[in-house]
Amino acid sequence: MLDINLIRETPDLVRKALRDRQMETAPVDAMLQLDERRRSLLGEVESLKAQRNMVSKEIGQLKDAEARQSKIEAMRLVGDRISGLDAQVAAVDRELGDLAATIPNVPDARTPIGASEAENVVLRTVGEIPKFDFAPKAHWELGPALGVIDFERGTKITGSRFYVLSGPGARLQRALIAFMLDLHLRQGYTEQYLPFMVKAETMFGAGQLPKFADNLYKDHEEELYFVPTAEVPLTGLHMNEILDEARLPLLYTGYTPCFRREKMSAGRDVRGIKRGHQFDKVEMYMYARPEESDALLEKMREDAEATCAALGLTYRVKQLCTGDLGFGAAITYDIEVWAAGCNEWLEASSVSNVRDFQARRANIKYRPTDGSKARFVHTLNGSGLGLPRTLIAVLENNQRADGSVVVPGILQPWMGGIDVIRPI
RNA sequence: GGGGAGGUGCCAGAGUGGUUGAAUGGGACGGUCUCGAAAACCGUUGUGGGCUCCGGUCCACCGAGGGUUCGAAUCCCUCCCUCCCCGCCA
Repeated sequence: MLDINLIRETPDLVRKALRDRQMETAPVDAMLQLDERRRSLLGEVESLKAQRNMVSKEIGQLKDAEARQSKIEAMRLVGDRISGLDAQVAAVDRELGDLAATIPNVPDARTPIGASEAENVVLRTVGEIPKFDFAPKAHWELGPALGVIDFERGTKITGSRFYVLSGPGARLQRALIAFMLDLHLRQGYTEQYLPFMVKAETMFGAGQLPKFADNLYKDHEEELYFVPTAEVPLTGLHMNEILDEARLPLLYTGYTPCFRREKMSAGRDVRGIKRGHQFDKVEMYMYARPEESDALLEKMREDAEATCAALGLTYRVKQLCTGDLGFGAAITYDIEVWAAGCNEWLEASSVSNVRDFQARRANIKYRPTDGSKARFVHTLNGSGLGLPRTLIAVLENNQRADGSVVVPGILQPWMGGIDVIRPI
């Protein structure tokens, strides 16, 4: 959600932001018109209300029955006009709100301008692309051969894009989750166990509704949504709160499953576990003072990189261009891990500063230490790596000629002595 | 699931339909007093929005949303949440 003042005072800035994102600028003009209409209606209705308040007080004092009655009649008419105008204001507000909810965040000046993901910029690559003296297998072959990924039974139980992790595969994922959470604790984050279902208001606050309703699973009986990422409940955590500045920044980490209908990606990445309807993720999230959020974005990127590095994964850091930037983000780094079997880079993490965009939608402010007016916080989010893609990279990159996979040493504390997973 | 009680400001807690944006107490902040502190005393202590000659002024907000009324924290309806008792249950 953008500040209406930003649109009112610097509409060209917002128009440019929309153009850079390959979007229409018409909503800006519609909003400017509605905003003007709203203010003129408010002027009218509020002066009527002031009049009614004043006369109503007089009525309370009046002893003379006739004078009293005539004022009551007059105010009844005023009341009717107020109801009519109030309804108009409400209608304009709704339109304005609907439009505002569809306008994405203004990109940071450092976000390169580009039309699509093809114009994202690779900032650097860390590690060597592993060489094999045999043809490395993709995880959709490796997984079933090792008995750790069971595609058929996932589909049997639920449907396409669902799978079962079995035996050491399930344990490996659990080890990765525990490893990531423990690492984030050392990096200064506080662990949260969150609800996996949220109400519509929470989805709206995080920017998922109304725009991405198609991508969400919903329980229609209870009007609850399944979270598509822990970012949603982590944003909701402090919804409608005013935080003490002394508490900032707040650094959180949380593990949740994520549920996505993937309607927009129908037919893409259907092979393997790269893009399922349900996947696990460990998330990092921050509530920050505006002036420190830029620096904290770099910390979060480093923390995500540290996860890749500790697992011995080869990865690269990309800077997203305006055409590929997420709806709420002002600036985003993607971290992609190399998967030797699929022979491609997989997006495992996306680290963004959304500035006050979510804070406005979710109404999250902080009280400056000097006691001055409450200000919106900045929020940042980043995956401490999505589990399926991390799992893919770990399996594919650590495979050996005999079809076995070496488990990274750093995961040993959670693997109970399993250092190699062998074909069944 | 059944029955009962309740949601008011930072907290506690009043509030006959008519200067109640809200008594009182506590906390916090500022000040007086003091060598300093405590105590005492005085003052300040919400959010959003409109207009503004930037001094203000007006509107809205007492869990949320509707309704009744000239006028609603107060009356009515719906929903949400909390607490207590009974039942059921991982």
